Amino acid sequence: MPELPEVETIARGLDTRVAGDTVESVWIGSRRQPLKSPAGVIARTLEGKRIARVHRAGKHIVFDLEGESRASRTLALQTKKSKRAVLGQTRQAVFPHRPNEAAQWIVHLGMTGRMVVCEPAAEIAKHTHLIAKLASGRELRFIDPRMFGKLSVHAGGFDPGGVEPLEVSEERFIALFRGRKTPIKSALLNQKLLRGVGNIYADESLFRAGIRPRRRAATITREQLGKLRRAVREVLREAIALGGSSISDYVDADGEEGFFQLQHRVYGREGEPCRVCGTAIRRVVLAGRSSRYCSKCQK
DNA sequence: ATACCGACCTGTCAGC
DNA sequence: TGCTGACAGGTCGGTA
Repeated sequence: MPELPEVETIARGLDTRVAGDTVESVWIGSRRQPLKSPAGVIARTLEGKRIARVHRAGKHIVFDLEGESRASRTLALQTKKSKRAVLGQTRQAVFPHRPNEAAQWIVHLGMTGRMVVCEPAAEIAKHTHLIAKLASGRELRFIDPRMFGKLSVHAGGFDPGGVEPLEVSEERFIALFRGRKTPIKSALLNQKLLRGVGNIYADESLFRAGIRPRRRAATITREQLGKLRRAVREVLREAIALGGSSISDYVDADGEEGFFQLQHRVYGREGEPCRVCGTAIRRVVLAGRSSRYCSKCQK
């Protein structure tokens, strides 16, 4: 479901609604998949923590947490009790992971993940995998039918790799792609290079830059790469302004749909006429993903 | 290094 | 009405 503009929209909505709130308790379902950190570690890390801020890194939602988690408080109590036994040693030396150290909760929505803030009385949707009860009385819920989403917690700074497409300089952008033999579409989807661009926005950016998805990155001139960078930024900015693209069931944290799908020029339009030249939009499969393009406007 | 492919899952929709 | 297959916003690991 979510690429950079959708995740940005969701993260902003969550920041507005839950920043400053505190996680009181966490329920995690017993289904197998969508965890990268063990369930107990996630629950213990979240419980008792204050959500300082919610933001986005690539396609990840990042919850900045602060304060002592329940697990840390337990450790602190044990520390006091055992102080006499470890005379002369500091608490930090005994427990090197300092209880007050900031933590981050990372949510990747995969294809179908959703994060909703609701009242406890709200019906629990099918495929709800996590419920966090907040001090304000509301609940933060993670729902994901296909279970491609991932939840994890990190003690230090989370680094998803890659560079942010809305921040990358022209020189850096060109350097990322110059000389690669891979098709430019595959390179755009590679999160280790640019982070946040997915299938929709890769196709839309390539259309605006006039480049076919199969073009080898190495055959693209510096000038064309500059144009591609501007196209990527333009597409992402416009999509964020419209709240992302709602294809089937995407909604943001407030349950609102996005409207960028109305601006799509190639994605989901195979067989329909190009909005610029009228040629039928083609569909090819590249690296297992559908790619749409106009054979006249894109070379 | 780089490419393609299937796997991971459930849901929906078109076609028969 | 119900079955089957294709397809879906994403990533990962194996293999040539």
